[in-house]
Amino acid sequence: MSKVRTRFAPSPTGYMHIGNLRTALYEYLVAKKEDDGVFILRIEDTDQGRLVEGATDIIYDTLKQCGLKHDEGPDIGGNYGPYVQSERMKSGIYKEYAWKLIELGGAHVCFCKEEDIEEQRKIALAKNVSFKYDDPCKFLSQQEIEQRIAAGEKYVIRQNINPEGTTSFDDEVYGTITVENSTLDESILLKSDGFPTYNFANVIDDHMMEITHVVRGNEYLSSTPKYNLIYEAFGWNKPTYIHCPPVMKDEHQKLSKRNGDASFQDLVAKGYLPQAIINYIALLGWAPETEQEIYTLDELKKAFNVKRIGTSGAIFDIEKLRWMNGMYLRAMSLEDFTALIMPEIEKAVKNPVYDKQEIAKILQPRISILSEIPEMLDFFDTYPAFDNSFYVNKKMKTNEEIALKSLIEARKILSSLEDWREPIIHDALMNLIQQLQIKNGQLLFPVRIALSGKQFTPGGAIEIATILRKEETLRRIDSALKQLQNNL
RNA sequence: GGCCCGUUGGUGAAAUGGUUGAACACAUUGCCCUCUCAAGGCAACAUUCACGGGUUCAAAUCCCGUACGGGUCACCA
Repeated sequence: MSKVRTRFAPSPTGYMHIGNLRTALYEYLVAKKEDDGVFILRIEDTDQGRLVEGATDIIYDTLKQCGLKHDEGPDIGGNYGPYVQSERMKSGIYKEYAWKLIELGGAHVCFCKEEDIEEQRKIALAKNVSFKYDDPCKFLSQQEIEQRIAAGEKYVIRQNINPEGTTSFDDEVYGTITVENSTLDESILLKSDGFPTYNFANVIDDHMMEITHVVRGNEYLSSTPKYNLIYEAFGWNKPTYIHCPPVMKDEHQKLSKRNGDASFQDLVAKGYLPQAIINYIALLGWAPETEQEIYTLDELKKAFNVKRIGTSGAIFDIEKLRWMNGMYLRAMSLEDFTALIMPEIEKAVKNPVYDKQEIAKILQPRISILSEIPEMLDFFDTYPAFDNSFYVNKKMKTNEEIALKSLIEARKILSSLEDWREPIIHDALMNLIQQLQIKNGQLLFPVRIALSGKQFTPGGAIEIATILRKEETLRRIDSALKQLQNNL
């Protein structure tokens, strides 16, 4: 049994979209499930028109952030290079193999004009009739071909498909698929600019790089028989195919860059953790054997099993990602969490007096994504205007009158405190509650409202008071008292 | 339109002919906890597996048909 070798072969055309990332993940997992499996990165840049500058770096960054470390690739080399198709082309391999395929009867030279074929296709499409190009160049004499090429005429190399019989292949996910050869198009393998098409480069590269498992989206399901015909013409071994169901945005549309759907970069910018994203997308289209849902990459390597990849499209549910991201955030040690969100806190809270460590502590159980932070902390720097109706809470048994009394009492105690630390504040207020023989909420709820000016806050009255420090706490209580007195 | 693929709840999904009167998770709703909001705990939530036939003692699971959805039919990948 030879080593498992898989490859992630993206085109450098922009941000990394989620479906693509999931394919990379599965490719990585298929390889790394084995101790000696090899995961390869190959850049497919044969469409020179679609190249986007910097896109290759995005690919490297994404893989790195996700921990999908490749063993061979353009940046780290390997024994099967080069790993960029445009560089591979320089050695002339695609042309060489294309001509070899012609010799073997698997392809032919074609001089047809692109526009002419396009014309025919449009007519067929308009009539809603199936279109298959019947290439007259198939019957050109060897001599004529040579003459026309020598004369500098542009040509492409097109696959030959015998319309007799059927072609089958086994897919690990979808099972055996059989098609009539007569329904297969004779597609272009080598473009007139000398670059190979995906259809051809893929087969050549996968063979030369000794790829054992081809993992890709199921949009390739219908062209796979054509690739197999090429393998057969060359007499090469075919890889194991693993076609994955699409990642959908909703019932009808795939998740895609074109629709402006969130890319990996967008999600990270919104405050989702790469590990959480990886974990979540692993579950889109694949189901573990156990009920476990939270997985580290290492755990995924062990648990992953191609046989449990599904066949129907899975809708990307940002709500569940959000939940999972929260799980990751809460599972972190306070130190790690604090380090992670400190930049966000510093952006949201400028006043240097406030203890950012304490703020991190109250935030940890309350946020799901990092972008929620600013809105939660806005009341620290700016004491918002608020309505006295905030004090009314049926469950807490509070209203404006009770709030007024509570705030007066709380202010007295708090202003007498020399030492401003959480346990001290806590004991002082709790003693006061005992003395007054009231419910916790009747004192603490109004204090929290007075200190924050908000109905909902991260942390309770005592935690907020601790962070605000004595001076600001008293200032806000005074302000709140004045507002209450004026209105009563 | 031809060909290929798919169809279990709002979402991800389990189940691979019989302890299923369909797991588990997200979301939702309710309760508990509680100084708010969260977090945490508990509970509710598909008389039913797109629909119609068939096979079988027994079907979400096998077969056929229908409907609907997706993919593909590029000198894009």
